[in-house]
Amino acid sequence: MSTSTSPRRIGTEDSRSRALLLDAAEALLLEEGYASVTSRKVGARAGLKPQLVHYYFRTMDDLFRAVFRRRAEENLARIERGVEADRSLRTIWELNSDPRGAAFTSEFVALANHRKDIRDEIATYAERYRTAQLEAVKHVLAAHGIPEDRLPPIVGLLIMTGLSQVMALESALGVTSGHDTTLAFIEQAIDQIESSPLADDGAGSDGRS
Amino acid sequence: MSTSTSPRRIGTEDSRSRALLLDAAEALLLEEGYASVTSRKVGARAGLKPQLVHYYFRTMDDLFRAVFRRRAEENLARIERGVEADRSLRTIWELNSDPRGAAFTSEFVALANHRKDIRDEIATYAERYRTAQLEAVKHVLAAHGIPEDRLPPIVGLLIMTGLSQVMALESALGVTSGHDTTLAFIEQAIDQIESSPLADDGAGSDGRS
DNA sequence: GTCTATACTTCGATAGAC
DNA sequence: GTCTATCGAAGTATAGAC
Repeated sequence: MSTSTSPRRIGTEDSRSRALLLDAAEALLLEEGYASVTSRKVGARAGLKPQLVHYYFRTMDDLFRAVFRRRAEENLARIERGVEADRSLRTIWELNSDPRGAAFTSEFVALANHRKDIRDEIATYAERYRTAQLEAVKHVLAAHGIPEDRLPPIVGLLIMTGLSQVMALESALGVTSGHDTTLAFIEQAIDQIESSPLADDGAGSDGRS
Repeated sequence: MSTSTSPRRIGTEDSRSRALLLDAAEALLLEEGYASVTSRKVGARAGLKPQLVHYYFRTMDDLFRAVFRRRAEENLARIERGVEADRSLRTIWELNSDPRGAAFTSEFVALANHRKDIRDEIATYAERYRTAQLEAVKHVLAAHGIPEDRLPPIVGLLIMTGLSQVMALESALGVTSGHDTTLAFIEQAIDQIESSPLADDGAGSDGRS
């Protein structure tokens, strides 16, 4: 079977060359976009022959998936650890605001547009990512007495995700007007929620809904 | 001398072939991503020779910019018209929620990552887009008596932009859990704001928050 | 003004040498 | 198990024919 679907080929998982190629591919992806991640450029950047890409990763798609998976797995672990250690909206906000993650994401989203295998890979991680964060948001909002119909946890999470994403994206374009105002507003909103009494009425400024 | 900057070429602006190439490029971009927009594929899709791409658009970058500009100009006009005719948050929300626009945007954002000319082009439109919408949001919030420190217009706009973008992006991946809840929430929030008494109306509204 | 013939570069991928 | 020699297809772009 291994010989039927793959007539030749091999490449061990813990090879030094393999790691170099992964690093090179990731760097190229972030710096120049996925269109620049070619076997030749990756090889050159890694100081290796381009053909090695096809030895360690059969196709370029395999390479992309490996690059994505490696970083996604790490990010997911970071989220899960952060959220476990400190269930706060601020932590979630900060984890989502990492600009490096934003560039990474936007490249892969574009890639996912026309490569089904990659789309599936990303979708899987997106779900896991979402689940981990949603759990924490639910916990925080409940603990601070904010009822679901006032602010459904998924809505709060999507607002934070959307805001950090759109600001990261605009920053990359050099468009940043209003970002500081928005940042201040969100942080204040988070403070307000998280400084409210635990498991008590939300109280304060606004009772209507 | 007289033809010093353009040693050869130039195709006219109103050529039929030129329009066919633009259409083909845009379709390819949306369907398969920017990496699939090659002179050969664009030519084939337009039913023309690939070399014509370089006749009507000197480089591939020029082609991308033309594709972007055509659609961006149209979208901008749509926004400005919509916003002029009906200054409401709902209109802005709906204009931003067009899924076609989202796919278009995400491709170009990825492209902008490593092509400066395109980045500049997008940034310019992003600013104009932002300005037009912000004006309307300011107007609506002020009219309904919502003070800046309660919800700064730019924050409201970025929240709407971020939400519609993140949901469009997730939909493309096939991840849609929580979207209906969020959609309902936002629409309800918009209704709530827009059904509040008008500040400039005869009625004595002091714009409570 | 419009399009074709063609150059030359780079691509992904495989077969086979160590 | 690791890497090199090499292929055919596809990429952008130009020079020149109609």
